[in-house]
Amino acid sequence: MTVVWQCQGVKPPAAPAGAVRQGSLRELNLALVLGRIAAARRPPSRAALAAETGLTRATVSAVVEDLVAGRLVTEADPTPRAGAGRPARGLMLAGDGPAGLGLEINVDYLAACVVDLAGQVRHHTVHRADQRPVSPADALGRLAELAGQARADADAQGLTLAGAALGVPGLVDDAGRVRLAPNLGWRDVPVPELLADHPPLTETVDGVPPLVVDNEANLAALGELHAGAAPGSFLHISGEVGIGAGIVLDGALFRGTRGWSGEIGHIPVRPDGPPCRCGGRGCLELYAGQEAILSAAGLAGADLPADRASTRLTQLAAAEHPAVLRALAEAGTAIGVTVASVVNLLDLDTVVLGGGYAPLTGWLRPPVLAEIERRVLTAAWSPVTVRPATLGATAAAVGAAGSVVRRIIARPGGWLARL
Amino acid sequence: MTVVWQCQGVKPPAAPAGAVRQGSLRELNLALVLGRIAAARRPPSRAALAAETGLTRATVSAVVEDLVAGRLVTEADPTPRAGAGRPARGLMLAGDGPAGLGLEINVDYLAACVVDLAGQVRHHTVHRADQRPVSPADALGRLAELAGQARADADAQGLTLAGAALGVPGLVDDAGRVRLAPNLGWRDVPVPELLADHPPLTETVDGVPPLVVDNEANLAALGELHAGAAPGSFLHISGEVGIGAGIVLDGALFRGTRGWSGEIGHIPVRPDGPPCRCGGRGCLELYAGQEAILSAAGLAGADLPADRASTRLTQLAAAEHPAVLRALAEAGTAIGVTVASVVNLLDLDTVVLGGGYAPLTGWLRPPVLAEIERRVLTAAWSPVTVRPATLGATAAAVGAAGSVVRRIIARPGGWLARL
DNA sequence: GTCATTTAATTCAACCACTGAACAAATAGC
DNA sequence: GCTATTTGTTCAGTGGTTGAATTAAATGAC
Repeated sequence: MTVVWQCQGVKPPAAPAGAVRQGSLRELNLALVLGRIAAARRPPSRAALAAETGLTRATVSAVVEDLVAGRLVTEADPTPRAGAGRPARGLMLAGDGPAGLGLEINVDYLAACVVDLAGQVRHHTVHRADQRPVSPADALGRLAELAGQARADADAQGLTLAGAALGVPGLVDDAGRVRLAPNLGWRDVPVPELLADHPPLTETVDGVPPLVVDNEANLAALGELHAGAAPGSFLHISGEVGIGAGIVLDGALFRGTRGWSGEIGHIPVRPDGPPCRCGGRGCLELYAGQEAILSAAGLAGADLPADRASTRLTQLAAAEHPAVLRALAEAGTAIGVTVASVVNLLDLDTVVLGGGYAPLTGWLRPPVLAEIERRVLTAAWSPVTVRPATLGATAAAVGAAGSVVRRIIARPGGWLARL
Repeated sequence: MTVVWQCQGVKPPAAPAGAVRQGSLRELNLALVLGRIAAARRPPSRAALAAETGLTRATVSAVVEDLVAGRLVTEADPTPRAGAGRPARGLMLAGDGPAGLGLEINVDYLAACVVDLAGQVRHHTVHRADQRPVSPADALGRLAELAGQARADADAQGLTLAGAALGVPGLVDDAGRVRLAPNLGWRDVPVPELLADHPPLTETVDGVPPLVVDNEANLAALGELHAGAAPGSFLHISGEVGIGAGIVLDGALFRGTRGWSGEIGHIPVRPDGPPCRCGGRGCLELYAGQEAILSAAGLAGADLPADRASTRLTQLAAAEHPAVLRALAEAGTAIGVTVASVVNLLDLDTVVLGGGYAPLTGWLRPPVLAEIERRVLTAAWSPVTVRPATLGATAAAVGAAGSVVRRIIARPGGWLARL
C-alpha cells in the first residue's frame, strides 16, 4: 500500500476525543516546552524554561533530551550570556530538522517555498504567469514542477519535508476540492486527484508529506501571525484581485463551520449599490477591489499585468496623482465601513493590510481609521491599529509552509513518534 | 482579611500557563468524564464512558469516585436500561451540589435566578420596573435584595452557591465596571464597589462566591448554548431596546480582545443613513431596534412599557396589521443585511433570534433568509438556519447562572480541591 | 592561585495516575 | 441451575513527574 499523496482540506479530520492517556502527559509537555522555545526572543536555558512553565528542572531536562534527539531543538553554540555561576546552554529550534513546503496558486503567479522549523525561508520560487487562461490541470502540473525543485533544494540543504500546504484564492472544501475560485475561473476542481499523478510531489524522501489545501487569505494571515509582530487577535485583509480576509483569534486562525470564513469582499457596503457578480449588491469588492480602484483612478483600460497594478498605484499615489488619491480615499472609506462592522462584531484591536494593500497603507489608513472612529462604539477606549503586512506578496506561500512547521511545534509528539 | 466580594470583569485573570504537572492528568480526566456525563442525553454507565473517552474502565471508575465524593455526580437510581449482563449504573449530574447565581439588570426589569449543576432552574425572580430613572446604586441595592432571597432559597434547597454572574446591557471592563450602558443611561459605574456594601450578597455560606460581570447579550448566548439544541457555533441576536449579539464559536463564547464583541447594533447598514446617537450613521439599531420598529409600525407615541412592546407587536402581526407587517419586513431586511455580513465573515451556519425578536421570528425569518441567500457567497452549499431562542426573556439571567455551573463542569478540579 | 559563592544541569528514590488483566457481581436466556 | 454476557473493582506494573541531593562550570574575593 502506497498512498503516495494523502491530501486533506481545510478542516482537520476530527479532533481526537481529548482523552488524556498516560503518555499524553509527555506529549503535552513536549508541546509546552517546544512552544516556549519557539516563542522566546533569545535561546532560553533549561532552568529558565522550568521557571516559566512551572515544571521541574528535571522534567524540563528530560523533555529537552527528547526534543534534541528528535532534531527539533539544538543547543546554541555560543553561550548566550554570563553573570555569575555556571553558564546556561541556550536552546533554539533546529534549523536542520523538519521543514514545511508551501505552495500557492494565484491569479497571476505560482509560488513555492520551503520554511524551516525556525521560520527561515530556505527556498523560494515564483513563476509569474497569468493562470486564468491555463487549465487547472496544467496549472497544477506547473506547480508540481516548482514543488519538485523546492523538494530537491530542501534535500540538498539536509532538510526533511514534513508536509505541504497549498493556498488557492477560493473556497476549499473538506476534501481539498476547490469549490469556487471566482477570480481564477475555477469551479469544482479536484486538486488532490489532479496532483496525484505528478511524480515530483509523490516521490517522497521518507514517509508521505500530507498536503493541506487552504484558502490563500487564511494562509497569508497565518504567515503574518508567525512573522512575529502580530498580537493574539487580528484581521488580515488580502487585497488581491478579490478581497479576502484571515481572522486570527487568540493566536489561532478561525476558519468557521466549513472553513469558509473571511469572505470580506462580499460584505455589503451599500445594500442597494450596484450588482456584484456574486449575486449581491454593493459588495466591498465593488468599491475597494483592484479593478474598482483602477477604474476609479481612470486606469481601467490600462491593461496592467495584475501584479503590477499595486506597484503602479503606489507610484502614482506617491506622485500625488489626484485621481489616484481620490480613488484610494474612496476605497479606504469602503474598507473602513467594513472594518468598522468587523470591529464592532469581534472587538479586534489590530487590522493588517496585506497583499496589494500593504504598499498602499499610507493612503488607505487615514480613511479606514476615520470610519472606525466614527462607527465603532468602543473606539474611544479601545484604539484600533491599522498597519501594513510585514510579509509582502509572498505571505500566502510563506504562511503555507509556516503552517506545516507550526503544526509540528504545536504537536511534536507525532513527529517524534515517526522516528 | 475578609475580602467579602471578589469581583472580576469579563476576561478571566489570565489563563494559567498551561504547565502539565503530574496532578493535571487527573484534573483533565475529571473534566473529560464530567463533560461527557453533562453532554449525554441519558445517564451513561462507567463502561460507556470508558468506551467513548478511550480511558480504561479502571480509570473511569476512579475518576467517577472522585466526582461522586465531590457531590458533582450521582448514580441514577432507576437502572437506565437492561439487555443481557450486569445492569449498568447510570451517572448523572448531581442536583444537590454546587449551583450558580445569575443576576440581570436590564432597562425594564431586574432578575435573579439559581441554576443547579444539571441545568435546572431552581429559583427565579423578576422585579419589573423601569431602571432608567433609578440611580445605579439604588438599582444594584434592589438587585442585592433579590440576590439575598435567591441565596436563602438555594440554601433551603440544600444547594451550595459556587459563584455568581451579573449581566448588564452594556460594555463591561476587566474590573467589572460598566463603561457604558446607553439604553440604561449608565456610564462608568463601579459595580463591584457599589455591591460591596450589601450584606445579602457578602454573607456567604462557605467561601466567597466571586462575581463576574458580563454583557447581557453574551450571557444570553451562553444560556442558549447550554439550553441544548444549539450547535457548536452560532450567532445569538438579542433584540431588546438595543441590539446586542453573543458569538459562540466551537462551543465557547468569543469575547474579543477587551470583552466588547457583539456590538451588532452599531454595524452600519446604510453608511450614509440617518445619524445614530453612537456617532455613526445608518446603524442597524436605527432600522431594527425596538423603537425603530414601533415607529415604523405607527406605534411610536403609544408609550408602551418596554417589556410589552414585543408582545404587542406579536399580537398585531398575528392579526396581520399591515403597518406592523411592513415594519417587521423592513427590520428583517436590515437584520438580514447585517447577518449576511457576519456569515460572510465567520461562516456560521446558525443564527438564533433572541430577546424581543424570539416571538417575532415567524415574520423576521423570511426577509433575513432572503438577504442571506442573496448576499452570502457560500449560501448555495452552506444553508444557514435561522431559529428563535428557546429561552425566553430569561435567557441572560439563566445564562449567567449557567455560566457559573458550566465553569465547574469545565474545570472541576477547583471545586473538588475546595473540599 | 585558591576557595567560597552562585547558577545550571543531572541523577535517583519516591510517588501519582493510568494500564491491562484477572476477578467479582449481577442479570438474561436456556 | 448453568452459561453467556456485560458491568464494575482490585491489583501488580509502568511511565512520567517530583523534590532533594549531587555534579558541573563559571565569577569574584582574598
